[in-house]
Parts: sequence; C-alpha cells; structure tokens
Amino acid sequence: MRAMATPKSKRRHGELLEAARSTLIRLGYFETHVADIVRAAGVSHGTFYTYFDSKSEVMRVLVSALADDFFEASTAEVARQATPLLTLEAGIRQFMHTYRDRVPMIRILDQAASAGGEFADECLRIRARFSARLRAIIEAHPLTHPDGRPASSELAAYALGGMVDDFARGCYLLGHVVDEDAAVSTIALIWASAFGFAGVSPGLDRGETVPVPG
Amino acid sequence: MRAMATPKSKRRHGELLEAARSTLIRLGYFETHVADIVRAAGVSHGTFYTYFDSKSEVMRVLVSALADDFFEASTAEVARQATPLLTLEAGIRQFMHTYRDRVPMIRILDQAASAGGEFADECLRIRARFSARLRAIIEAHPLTHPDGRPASSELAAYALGGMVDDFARGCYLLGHVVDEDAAVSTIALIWASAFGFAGVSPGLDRGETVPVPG
Amino acid sequence: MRAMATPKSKRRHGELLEAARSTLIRLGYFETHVADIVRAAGVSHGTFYTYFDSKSEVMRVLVSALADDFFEASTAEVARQATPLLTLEAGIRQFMHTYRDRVPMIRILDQAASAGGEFADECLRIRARFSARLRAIIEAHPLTHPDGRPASSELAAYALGGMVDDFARGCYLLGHVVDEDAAVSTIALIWASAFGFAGVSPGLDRGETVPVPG
Amino acid sequence: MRAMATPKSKRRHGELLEAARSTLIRLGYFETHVADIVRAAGVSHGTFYTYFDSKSEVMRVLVSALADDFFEASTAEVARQATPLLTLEAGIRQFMHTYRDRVPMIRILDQAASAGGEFADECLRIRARFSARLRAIIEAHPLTHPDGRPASSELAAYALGGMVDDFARGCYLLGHVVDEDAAVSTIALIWASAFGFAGVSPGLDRGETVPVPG
DNA sequence: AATGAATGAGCTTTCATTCAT
DNA sequence: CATGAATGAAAGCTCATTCAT
Repeated sequence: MRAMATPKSKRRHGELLEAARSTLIRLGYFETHVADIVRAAGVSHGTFYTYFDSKSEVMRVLVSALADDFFEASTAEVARQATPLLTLEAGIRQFMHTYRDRVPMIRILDQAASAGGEFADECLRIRARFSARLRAIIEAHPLTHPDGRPASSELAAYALGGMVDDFARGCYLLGHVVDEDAAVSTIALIWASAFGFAGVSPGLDRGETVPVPG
Repeated sequence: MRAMATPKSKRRHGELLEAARSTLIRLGYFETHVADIVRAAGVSHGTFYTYFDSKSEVMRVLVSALADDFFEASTAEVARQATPLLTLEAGIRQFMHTYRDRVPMIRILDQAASAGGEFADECLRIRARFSARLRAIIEAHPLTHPDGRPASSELAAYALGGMVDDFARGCYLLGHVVDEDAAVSTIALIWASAFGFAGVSPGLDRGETVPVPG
Repeated sequence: MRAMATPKSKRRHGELLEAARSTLIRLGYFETHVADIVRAAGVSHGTFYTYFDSKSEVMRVLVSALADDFFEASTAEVARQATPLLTLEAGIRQFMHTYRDRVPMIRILDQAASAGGEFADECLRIRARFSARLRAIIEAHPLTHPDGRPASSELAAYALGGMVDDFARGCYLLGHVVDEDAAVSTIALIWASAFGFAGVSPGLDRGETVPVPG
Repeated sequence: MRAMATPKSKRRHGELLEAARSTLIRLGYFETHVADIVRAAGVSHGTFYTYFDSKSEVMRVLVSALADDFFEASTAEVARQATPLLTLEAGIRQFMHTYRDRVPMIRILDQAASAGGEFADECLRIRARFSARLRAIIEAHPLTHPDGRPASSELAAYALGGMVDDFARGCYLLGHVVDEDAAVSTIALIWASAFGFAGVSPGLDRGETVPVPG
C-alpha cells in the first residue's frame, strides 16, 4: 500500500478493503480476481494499485482481518448454566454457532491456509489463542495420568479445542450432516470425562480389550 | 483416460501418473499445470491427453489414490500393549506417524478439498471410514450421559477421531511444533477418560466453575 | 491413396470410405475428424493413412460421391400426368423430395463447397448436368424476347433450375418453413408461364413432353 | 464487447472490427483466427478480449453487418426505364452488381451459414426481407393459376427472388462463367412472363409500375 | 499391412499488472 | 490521484499426421 495521506485516501482504502472482503466471501479465495474487487468498489484497476502493491497484499490484510473477527466472536463469555455439564454444552454450542454463522469467511481462511504461504501461521495463531483460553480453564481441572503425573495443560487444551474445531469444520466446511444438539452434548460429555466431572464416567474394569484408534 | 492396451501404454500411463504425483508434491495442487507434468514425464502435451481426458481427471485419480493410501496405512492393526492405555497410545502414535510420513500428499488432499467440489467429499469419505472403525470399538465401551442415556457412538467416534486428526493437521500441515510423545499420551488420556478406563479420571465436585470452550 | 492390391485391401478401402461417409453425415463436414472415421471403421489411425494420403483426400472422394448420388437420384424420369402443368408439378415435387430425403448429404456438399477448394466446382458440375437436362426440354419450348429474339436456352435452364434449387435449399438446408404443395404449384406456374403453356400463358400445344426439373 | 467509453476506445474498437473484417475476407470464415485479427490490428491477444467477449462475438457482429450492408445495397430504388421489361432488367442487373461487388463478404456469409448455428437464420432473414419487397410488387401483378385461383404472392416472391439469388450465387460464389447481360435479360424475361407483361405473355397494361427485383 | 502412441504447432481464453492520459 | 486500455505470458486443450513396433 502506498497512498494514505488525505482523509479521502483513507476512505478509498477502506472502500477497497470492504469491496475485497465482500468479493472474497462471495466468490471464494481462488475465484476472487482484481477485476471483481474493483468492480465491487466502483473504481478502476489503476486505483487498486494505488492503494495496494499487489493482489496478494489485500488478501493478506483481509485474511488476517477475517481471522481476528472469527477469534473475537468465538471467545465471548458464556453464561454459567445450572450444571457444569450444561455450561460446557453452552460453550461448545456457542462455538459451533459462531463457526456456522461465519462459514463463508472461515472458508476463505481455510482456502488461504491450504494454499500455503503465510496463512497457515494465521490459522495457528488463532488456534493458539483459543488454546490459551481453554488452557487457563483446564489448569483448574488438571488431567492426570494413571501414574499421577499431570498431563500437559497446553496439549490437553489443544486437543480438546481441536476436537470441537474439527467437528465444526467437518459439519460446516465439508458438509458432513449431523444432529447439532447431539453433537454438542457428545463433545461436552467427552470434555467432562476428561475434566473428571462426577457422574460422567462410570469406571471400567482393568485389563480389557482396548480399541485401536484411527 | 483412453489408451491402456499395450504394456508400453501401461508404462507410459504409470509414468505420467508418477510425474503428476511428484509434480503435485513439488508444486502443490494449485501450482501444478499440465506443462509441469509433461515436462516431468518427458513427453509432449498431446501425449498427456492420450492418457487423460483433462487435467481434472489426473487430479481426481491422484487425489483419490492418495486418500486411499492414507486410509489403508492409517487403519493398520496395532499390537496389543501391556496396558489398555499403552495400546491406545500405540494406536494414536501410529496414526500420527502415518500422517507425518505422508505430509506432502495429505497437503495436496487438503488443498484440493479446500477448493471445494468433489474433493471435500473425498475427505468426508475418509473421515467416515475412520469413524466407522473407531465406532465399532466405542460401542464396546459406551459413553454414558450422567442421566444414564448412552451417547451416540457415531458422534463420539467422529469427535474422538477428529481430535487426533486435527492434532496431526495442526502439527504436520500447519506447522505447530509440539513434543509428539507428550501429545500422544495426552490424547490417549482423553480417550481413556471418555472410555471410562479406571484410574484415569478422578471424579469432580459438582457445581464448580466451568470452562468456556473454544 | 496407396494400397489397393489385394482383395482385402479393396475391402478395407471400401470400409473406410463407408465409415467416412456415415461419419460425415452424422457429424457434418466441419466436425468430422480422422479420429471419428477410424473409430467408425474400427481401424487405427495408421491404417487410415495407408489408404489415403490425407483427410482432404477422403473428403474429396466422398463429396464427389455424394454429389453423384444426388444427381442420379434427382434426374429420374417422371411419369406424364393429365395436364402439362400437373406434369411440371410432378417433376418439381420429385426434385423437392429427392432433396428433402438427402438433406444430411446435401448439407455436407454445401459445407464443402462453402469451405472453398475444389468443391465449388463439384457443385457447378451438378448444376451443369441439371441444366443440360432442363435445357434440352426448354429448347422444345423456346422462350422468346418481345422483339422476337429467342432467349438463351442455357441461361433459361440455369435460371429456372436455380429457382427450384434455391427453394429447396431455403426450405431444407436453411430451415425456411413453407407449405410444400403450394410451393411446388407456384414454381410450376412460373415455369409454365415461361414456357407459355396455354391457359397459363398463351401459345403452347397441350399434351407435349414435359421436362423433369432439377 | 466491454470497453467503449473514450474516443480512443471507440477507435480501437473500430480498428479491431476492421482488422477482423479484412482478415475474414482475406482468409475466409474458417481460417480466421484471433491471432490473425490481432496481428492485423497490431495489438495483443489481451486487447482483443478487452473489446469482445469471444471470437464468436466478432464473427456475429461482422456477419450481421455484412448481411445488413448487403441488404441495404441490394434494395436501393431503381430508376424507371423506357419499358417495364427494361426496368425489370435494370433491377435485376442492380442486384447482380451489388452481389458481384460484395463477393468477398458474401462468401463469408455463405460459409458462416453453412456451418450452421445462428447464421443460417441470418441468411433467411435477408431472404425474407428481399421477398417482402418483391412480394409487394407481385401483389400488384398477381400470378393466376389456370383455374383462376391466385398464386401465393409470398411463395412467388420467394421463388422469383431465389432465382436471381441463385444465379448470382452460381456466378460469383461458385465461379460459373456467363454473359451477365444475357443472364439478366433472360431472368427478366422469366419474371415478365410470370407477371404477364404484354408482348411477353398476355394481358397486362403497358406503362405500369415496375418492380425492383431483389 | 496394421497398429496406436507420440507429436507439436496451434487454438481460444484469462488475468495480474503497467502506464500514458 | 484516477483512469482503463493495453499487455503478454501462460493456461488447458485439439487434431492431422508420423513412425517405431
């Protein structure tokens, strides 16, 4: 980007960004061309290059903005419910809905990340911020290995957060069809088991057959 | 694809597929062009179209093959270990290693899926096959809600499978750096908690502070 | 063409020609490719070039054959009818039907001629042969200018033949929709006027020989 | 077509059209490629697509323009001559010359129409407009069947118009060599016979309005 | 004589970027 | 600053013809 001096310039810059944003969401990462953006903004090709060095630059700026927006929205507080399990469910449900309501923009994020370049880091940055929040909570309910060692709260947070993230991705990006309510309560149950909430995991005989994961 | 009669044809077909495969891995899904493939194979443009109807077709063939290979490799049997938890760990570790060893080709799958179209379904298909395996196991160790209702084994399988899938994706595709051994044991611990293995989850007082997920 | 020695060769040659003919009619002049012809003949590309020097050569041979067939069919004798006018009509109707029944092949002829090269001459050759027949008849009923000079029978034949040819072309090739019966009787009336048939225009004996148009 | 704003644009658009026109005439419909057009216009490939959506579009525009030009020129008024027959001749001669002077472009029209698609309709449209003019004239000199029924003026117009069209086509497109003067007077004679002009065929007042052919 | 894989020049079209106006 | 026509490299694909087998 080059020109930012006057207020008019600032406005133009913003208009172009907004045009690019709506175009991205409308057409997707790979089908968004400079021609689409400038048409949406009502300016010429030349003007675009007055404000941005390249198409990549706008993409970069926008994808970061999309990522921030997603993060902000998905880390809102959740009201305490009647039981811990219900509160867990409420939190997970909120995440799922936040995801669902932003599918077009998350799809962009996903495409940008898969295309390589700097966007994978952007995704990791979001994940890290999610995990940091979850981690703080887990540390109040530490997972413990059978031998008594505490599990890494960082890793546990990453894994539990990833579970819901993956679920949302499967449902909303890839199109897997599920009963959302059932999904939320199942995930909450697994979280609760991990946190060791009373009345959720019944105890199991030792030494039995063990599943092969994957 | 059209010509397959003679042994020479079969060889060429294979050479082109291999050229396409290595080019895909080298340049990525979006930067792989017919010109790159034929250059790698040492043949002319025309020859490519003797064996494939279009660029999309090779992509389709290759991505499906990659997906199949990944699935086959990641669902191999795992030897029973000393304890159930260790066996869980072994299974998860195997999945992680299978993923790690195929990063270049899984990246292609990921890119193809992000572009939409048929490849997202391919991903779901793989996920469904994973889940089906895991589900069979879960049904032997059903998760139960506090009120006694059994959780959906299908959803539980999808969620638990997603957790490890997401972990592998974060580490190997997006570049998140973790201690793999610690990660595996943490995931195994969460699985074990869900399955209700004795000695893993300690019990928790009701009514306490509850984490906000995400 | 090169190989014609053995009976087997002759058969192959014929098979290829027939395959080319049906392909031409099926796909049209511009959409007929060597690949289509050899597929229809059940032989390889190489074989095609054993019997023909080029695609153009087959086209040349075939278009000439189509032209001959058309000419033969359209110059068949027509039975004398009750009145000369009816006989004229019968002849014109026969031509129209001959044309109509061969639309696919005449279309080829038309396309080939328009594409330039030698095929325009082929069309002229047909027209000349038509005209020659018609001319012989006109010479028995000469058209006379007001000043008493006889009109050129050659030109009159060409013009009158062209009228019906053009009509058929308009209806059957270009898709002009008309009542065929009315068209035939109108054209016959114009012919009769030119020939000076009694009751249409003056001065011609009834019951005489009547031309077959085309 | 997309860009037409500035005068410079208008000029370029015209240059490209003219380049396309001259290229069409030079190389024919089937041998005219975008590369030839842009070379003739002295611009890049990209510029062509700034002004036209596709090659087909220029073809369409040009062929329609050719057709319009041809129609306009060939339906110009013809000065009344000393006798009706001479006026007929003058009209026919004008048509022949109009045709002759536009052979290169009419050839394009012919090729385009033979390829099928929209251009055959274009030809029919021209024919219909010709016929409509001729028909108005014929209705003032109705052709009558021997039984007294009037012939269809529409069909008569189509047939008589087709005669001269076919003649011009034979001479100028297909290369039939004739004495043009003799041809014109022969065709005029046939028209006059059909119209029943005195001294050619009976029963028409002299000195009346005389049709412009074509 | 038959095969059919291989060729490669050539086709139409796209699009990020530049630069004269 | 704004314009938008111009660029040109590069894309996917076609097809008549050749030639080693």
